[in-house]
Amino acid sequence: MADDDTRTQILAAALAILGEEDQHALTVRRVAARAGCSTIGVYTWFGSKDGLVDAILAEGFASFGAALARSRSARGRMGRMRGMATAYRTWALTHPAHYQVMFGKPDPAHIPSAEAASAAMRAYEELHAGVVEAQRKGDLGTTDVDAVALACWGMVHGLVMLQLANPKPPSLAEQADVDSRAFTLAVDMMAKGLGICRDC
Amino acid sequence: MADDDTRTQILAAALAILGEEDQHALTVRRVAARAGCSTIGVYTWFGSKDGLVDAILAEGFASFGAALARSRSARGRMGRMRGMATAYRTWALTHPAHYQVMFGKPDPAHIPSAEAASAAMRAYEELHAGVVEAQRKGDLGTTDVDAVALACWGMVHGLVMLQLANPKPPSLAEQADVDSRAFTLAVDMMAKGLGICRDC
DNA sequence: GTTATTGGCATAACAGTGTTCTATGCCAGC
DNA sequence: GCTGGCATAGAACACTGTTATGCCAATAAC
Repeated sequence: MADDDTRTQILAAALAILGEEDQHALTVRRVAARAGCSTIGVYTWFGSKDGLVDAILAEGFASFGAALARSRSARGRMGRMRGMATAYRTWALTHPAHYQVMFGKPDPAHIPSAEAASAAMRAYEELHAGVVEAQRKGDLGTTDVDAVALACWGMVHGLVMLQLANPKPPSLAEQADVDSRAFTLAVDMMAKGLGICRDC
Repeated sequence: MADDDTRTQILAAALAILGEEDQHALTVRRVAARAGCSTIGVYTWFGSKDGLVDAILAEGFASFGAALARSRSARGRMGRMRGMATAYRTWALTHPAHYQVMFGKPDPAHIPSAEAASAAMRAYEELHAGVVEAQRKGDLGTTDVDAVALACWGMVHGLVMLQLANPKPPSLAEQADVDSRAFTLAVDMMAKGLGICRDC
């Protein structure tokens, strides 16, 4: 329907702003101006700014989850671990503002919509399935699959967030590739510790 | 001097708000009201809200760095690694809003003051020194000390941020201790991967 | 064909934010 | 008592998310 036209344009404008600027640039007035309507359009079609953010979350988690899913086809346990970790990091670094909206600290008053939550759930399932698969095919050294999944998630998330927020001291910040080196090292060390790879 | 009284009270009010509430509650008007002065007090003594944030950063990194320094006295390489990781996490979980201000994504327009930057530097030096010490006393499996330090930092930071922002799916969120389990596991796996501990 | 209703939208306004202008009050030095 | 300088309060600025009001076009009802 052409009726959804305004809605589509508003969401596209919001994603475009996140693609080009910081998440702080995501204001109702700027989104509306870019979509070619007044601020009221956001409230007509999304209810509130939080409603618009929910749509952004759903869109982001769908794209993010798909990227993780593609990476699971890599060969070998180590290949899959490296593949998923790299896919996670690549998506985050390619969509920095979008990633911040998805995983940064939200306003405590904002309760995500069911749609956004289930999209996030599906993305997490990709990560979880990767860990379950690793455990089934080999020995993880532990049966606490939830903790392993969260540990891997946290490790990659932390390195990504440090790179995006960049609070590093000058001695580190001036090394252009220190983030990549730390990431490769962390994934390898974690794989070694988990028994996925004994001598990588 | 009693002249610094207002400044002290404003900073104390800001820290009190961060101790009790979310970082979003840190507004100039609320800080001023709690300090018993008008908003202009913040501008007289700190120049801007960013100036106040700089003072908060300096205070936070000093306390945070001291906590890390204390943890380095633990015995054994593994004890020190566990000790520092736990001290890091404990400080963050004890000062959640303060930690978010220190390590969350800042407004890109805000350039930290020299004082805040050097306080952050000193805190990072504690982490860095711990890694250098581990390398000197044993074999880390790599000579890239910067990457190891960043990898360890990222791992702990990521798990802390996930716990603070709590974007976890219900299946994880309802396990009260999954964050602790993942943290312990991650530190042990990392230590194993780094060759600090071969069978922990 | 005329009228009523609905729905999408713009304008303008609200309270809140960081910030600043103007004016006041206070105190030290004369 | 006066003067000068400085910390301060009150009001206002531009910005934020949000909403009450009213307009207008399309549709429904008679």
